[in-house]
Amino acid sequence: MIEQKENIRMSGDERHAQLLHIAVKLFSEKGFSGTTTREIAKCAGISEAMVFRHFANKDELYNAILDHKACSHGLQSFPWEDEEIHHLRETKDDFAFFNRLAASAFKNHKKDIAFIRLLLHSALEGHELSETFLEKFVLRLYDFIGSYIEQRQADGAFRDGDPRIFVRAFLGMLVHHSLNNLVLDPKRRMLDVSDEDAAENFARIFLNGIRKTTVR
Amino acid sequence: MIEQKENIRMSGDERHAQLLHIAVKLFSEKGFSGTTTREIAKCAGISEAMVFRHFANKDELYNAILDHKACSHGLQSFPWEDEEIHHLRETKDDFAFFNRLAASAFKNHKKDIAFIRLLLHSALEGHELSETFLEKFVLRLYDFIGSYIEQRQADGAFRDGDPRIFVRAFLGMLVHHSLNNLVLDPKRRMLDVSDEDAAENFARIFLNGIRKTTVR
DNA sequence: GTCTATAAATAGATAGAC
DNA sequence: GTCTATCTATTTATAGAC
Repeated sequence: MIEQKENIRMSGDERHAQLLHIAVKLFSEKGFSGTTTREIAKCAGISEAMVFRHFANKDELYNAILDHKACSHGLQSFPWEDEEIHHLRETKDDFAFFNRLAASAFKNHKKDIAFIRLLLHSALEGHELSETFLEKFVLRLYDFIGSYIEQRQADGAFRDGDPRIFVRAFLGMLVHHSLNNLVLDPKRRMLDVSDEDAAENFARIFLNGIRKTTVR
Repeated sequence: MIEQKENIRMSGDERHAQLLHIAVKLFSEKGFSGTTTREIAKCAGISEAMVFRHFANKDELYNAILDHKACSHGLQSFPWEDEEIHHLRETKDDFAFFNRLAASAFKNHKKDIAFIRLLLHSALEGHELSETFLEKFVLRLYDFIGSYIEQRQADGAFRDGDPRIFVRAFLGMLVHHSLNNLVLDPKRRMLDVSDEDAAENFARIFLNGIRKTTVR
């Protein structure tokens, strides 16, 4: 449960933000139809009527979340805005580049489990959040990593092949690992390994997998 | 929508099976709480009362699905029961082994999208299906592939490292690819590639990634 | 901004006739 | 095996007082 504050009179904006926050949490945990407005109200420590004062109906509340989430973060930080990653890309330090990509992905995923769950729910329920996310984030990620791979292929460092398939292979390792740890197998029954080890291993496997010269 | 048969009097068993089938479809599309018994009844072309004649309540219907799904298929076919895969494993044909694993995974995933969606819903909603699946299928898969990798490490063919992390890397590529194609990005906006190409590429990347000698 | 009370709609579940 | 009718509980949503 979240806050559950009682008898605290908030300003309209505060209450609005609080409700959004609570709704994100609850929707991400139990999905849209699995969450009741009653619960949201109780969690905020106010009556249901107040919830409907802030949001005309449940759908509007959901849409407010989408706007908020899709714009304000995304998955928080974009790799292409990370200075170190940018630098590693420039200097063509292949291993450090992919290792850092993996490590920062894991860190961000862990920071925003609620968002990841929301995304999954959204994808399953066919809401727009997941599509917006693909467009605003994943598509660019493919470009960002894909163009680096292309570059290194031109350098003669990586072997030939569709860069986007390579990207999918790499992202697959990352996303699947986070999804396992955070959603599917939080008890770590399949595999319990530190994010650092995972990042290092994945970077090495991937790099050896697409590089012309093998490095150990 | 499914069948929507009308005025057809079925035997008890037929009706029972039909309801299960419809419920799987609807639950997998909209989740448990997102599906109403009314809808199920309408879809089957009978009254709600009939649904409750077959299943005491909604939960029981859900459990019946779990039993049915978790036991009778799983994800249908187990790789360790596939003759060809078994043979490739014996003969240590590394590339063919992993390639075939990938290809057969994609084929099975595609055949059972409903089950995959059900699994995701189940994981998000915290039902037991996903846990059962992990135990009955994924855990064994880790063992199956992991032990092969161990073997090949002992042979001196694969480099050192935790076999289970290697497995995660490989399964990551496969699962992520299917999840993208079947659930997250069915329109193939990120990447549109044939399963054959994907399987081949993933097997090659992975194998070069963990092998001592590079092969192209 | 907040409440209580309540309406309206929908969901799950049952009774009893055929 | 099937229906109609109905009941109850829950959920969404509104009214009106403070």
